[in-house]
Amino acid sequence: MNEPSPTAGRTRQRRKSARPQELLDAALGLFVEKGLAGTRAEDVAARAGVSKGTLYLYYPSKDELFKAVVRHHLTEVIVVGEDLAARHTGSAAQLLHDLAFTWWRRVGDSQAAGLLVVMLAEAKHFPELAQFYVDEVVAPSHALVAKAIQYGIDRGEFRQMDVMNAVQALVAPLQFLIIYRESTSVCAVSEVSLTPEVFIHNQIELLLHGLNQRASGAHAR
Amino acid sequence: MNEPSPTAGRTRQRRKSARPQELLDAALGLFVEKGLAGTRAEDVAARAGVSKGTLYLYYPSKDELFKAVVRHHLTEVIVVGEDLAARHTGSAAQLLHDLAFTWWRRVGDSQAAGLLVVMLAEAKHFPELAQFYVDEVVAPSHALVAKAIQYGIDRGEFRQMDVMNAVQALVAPLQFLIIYRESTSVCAVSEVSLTPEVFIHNQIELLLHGLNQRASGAHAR
Amino acid sequence: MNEPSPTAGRTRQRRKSARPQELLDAALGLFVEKGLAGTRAEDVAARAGVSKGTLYLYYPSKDELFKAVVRHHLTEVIVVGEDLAARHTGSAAQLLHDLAFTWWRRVGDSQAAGLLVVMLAEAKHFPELAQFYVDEVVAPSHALVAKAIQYGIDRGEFRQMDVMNAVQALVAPLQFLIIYRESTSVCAVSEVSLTPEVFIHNQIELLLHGLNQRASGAHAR
Amino acid sequence: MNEPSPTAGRTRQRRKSARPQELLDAALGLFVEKGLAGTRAEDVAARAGVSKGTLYLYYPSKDELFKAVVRHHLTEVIVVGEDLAARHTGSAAQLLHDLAFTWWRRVGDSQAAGLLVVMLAEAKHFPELAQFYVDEVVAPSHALVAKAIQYGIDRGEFRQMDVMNAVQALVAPLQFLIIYRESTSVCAVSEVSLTPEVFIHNQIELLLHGLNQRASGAHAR
DNA sequence: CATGAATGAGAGTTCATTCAT
DNA sequence: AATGAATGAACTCTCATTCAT
Repeated sequence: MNEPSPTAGRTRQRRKSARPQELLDAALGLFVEKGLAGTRAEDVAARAGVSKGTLYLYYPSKDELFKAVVRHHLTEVIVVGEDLAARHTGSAAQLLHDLAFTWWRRVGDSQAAGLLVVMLAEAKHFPELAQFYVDEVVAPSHALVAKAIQYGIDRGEFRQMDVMNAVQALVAPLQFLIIYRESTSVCAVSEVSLTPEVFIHNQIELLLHGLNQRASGAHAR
Repeated sequence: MNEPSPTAGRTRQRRKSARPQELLDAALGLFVEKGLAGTRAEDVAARAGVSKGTLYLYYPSKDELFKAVVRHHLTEVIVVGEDLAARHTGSAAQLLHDLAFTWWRRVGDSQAAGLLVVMLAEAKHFPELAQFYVDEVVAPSHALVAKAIQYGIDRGEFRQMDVMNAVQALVAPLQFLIIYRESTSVCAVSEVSLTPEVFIHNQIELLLHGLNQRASGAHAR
Repeated sequence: MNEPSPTAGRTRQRRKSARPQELLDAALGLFVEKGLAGTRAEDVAARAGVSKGTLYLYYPSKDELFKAVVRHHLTEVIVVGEDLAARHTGSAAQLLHDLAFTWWRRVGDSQAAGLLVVMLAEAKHFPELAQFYVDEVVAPSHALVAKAIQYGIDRGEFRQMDVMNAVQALVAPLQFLIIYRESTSVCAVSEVSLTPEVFIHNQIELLLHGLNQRASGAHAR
Repeated sequence: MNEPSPTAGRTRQRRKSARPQELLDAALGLFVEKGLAGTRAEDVAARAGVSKGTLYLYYPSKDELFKAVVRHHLTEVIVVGEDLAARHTGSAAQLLHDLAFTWWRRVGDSQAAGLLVVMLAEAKHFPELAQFYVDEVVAPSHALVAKAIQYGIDRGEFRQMDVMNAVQALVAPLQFLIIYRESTSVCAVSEVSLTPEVFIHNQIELLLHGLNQRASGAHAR
């Protein structure tokens, strides 16, 4: 009676090895769109094209799913950075540039950037997750940048300075850039479209030239 | 029809006029600590020392309670700023300073600053609230700063510039400062204690002197 | 500073003796409009122009309030009928006519008629009230009509018949008429406006003439 | 995040296909017994032998559940009637008889009859539901009867008459019969057991013969 | 491995009733 | 007598998680 749909079998036995990745992608999208509390397990499963039960086959809870997303999208790029640093020879400035560029391409300029905002948002309500995030992401990435700066100091390229403060100063603008972009709705009125380039340019321009009339060749965009 | 509880009304009090303020205070604390979704109506009531039902006597829903908190803590200070601007005579620089200082004392340096992070966090899940926030807080405060800058331009104190971009550039660091402080846990490893003064100092220092050995007025990054 | 409003004192000390009546009127209106469960104690108080607490000063619960409404509007007219019957001399037909006419003017054609529908609708959910209604209204009124019929039989005016069945047969159409009028919304499509006269006329017409072409005194149903 | 109950899933069953019907049956019973507002979702679930959550798996709200009950028990029989009418050949009188008989067996003489009373009770508090009922039940059923009468007129079997009035006249007694039976408690003292047959007989007998002595072969049972 | 029906604790909201003033 | 602030039980609906198939 029922002819089996020609695509039925095919869909079902998709490579099982792809499942975790598909779930992670679906979860990333939803966590970024709706936040941690706002994402329903069923929606993740649906977006990944599997049933609710299957999700729990791979990740034992929503928390663990979120951790897996963080590991996949934020921790792994740190490992890449550590490799980069380990193999690096040459100027510390170049290393810092490479690290930032790599991070920007893989995280800052991707959907994963939204995870920063999610953590910002929900850290207080899920302290255990916040701790996990600090241990897995914040501490290692800060350590990595610190090492690069220390390397610059050690080789006489950079002046003496408080390393951790320098790390903050380097990292903070990138974070803020992302937060800003992810939350235009509540940070800026809609008419102003903020692109990263314009934003950075404005910040620097203003700090250098100030608002004053006498500012030499100034034009804040 | 509904049997009343036999233990009802033990510690009933009559403080109607104080109630709204008490509830607002309790709500601010909890919203900042636990977010919008994470705050239970009953907890707000309990912290204010009243029962769940009493909360609903004053605010018809959790959303309205939140709006009231925003109005009380964020909108009112804008009105103060508008008064300030209306009465101001003298330099635009002084006006901007006064506005920033007033805001910092009343919002930035108070518990209410946490509301910025809450909005950042939950804007996506409560679009109506996000719109309310933009209408009641973002747009008016930007307009206020814009007016101050325009005043500076008009009186020849400031150079010509795109006003809205300048607003962003002025407001952004304050926002970031707050976000940073409210979320140290997920932005920085705990050993580094970030004070506003140190943070601002570091930012400027680095932008002016850069990381380079020959701090020859260059700007790195 | 505050001049006392000239009407304030007057409003407050309205004759206290009028309170119960005002509450009863307000309650009747709301019970009929919104049903028993659908009427809120506060609304009754508000419509009567007093505070919630005052309502409970006069009636200890919503149930008792409803009972008072029933007593006032349905029981009292029965007492009037009993007086009528006690004083009646003459034909039983005339007595029945007087009873029906009195009832119709005082109940059937007034807002109180809605109470029948309320009882019909909610009797199951408030068994104690149903019992009260039977004891206070149904039984006495049926007894009254029964006595009138029995009187007719006894004096040879009416034929022998089962008295209680006759009571039903007399009472039912009146009830139905009321139900119909009170519930047009769910009994008839709106285009048909049903007036009691038209309704009765139609019923009889149809019963006498039937649907048949040859209206030969046949009685179709 | 939500700790699952440790005792969960003891007696879980898998009967998806049967569930809607079981829930509908349970809901019909409770709605008829306790009314719409008086029926708790949890009780419906319990009577169907499932948990609260399961009910919401099948019906998204109590309102929708009620609508489904109405559709299942009242609308479907109208469809049956429409089929009957479409296929009918022969006298209009026979068609009306068939329609009435079908309806009586499937609705009037079943638990579903109680829904009429429920609608009577709650139409005022749930206007949307009242509209739904009129659209889904009252209007179609009246249209169906109207068509049958018109058919009789067209084929010369019935005399000219106002069709909608005739519909009312036919439908009203059936409605009243049901209301009466469902609410014996508040319509009649309990000793009188009212059967439909007796009720109808009494009505007709009385209308035909009246109460008068001269009525020929009368016997109002 | 995969499914999805089932569970039940928990959250927001309403309202009859109480009682200090 | 009158007020109206306060109470808390009850009710609807959600969703993370389980487990029989």
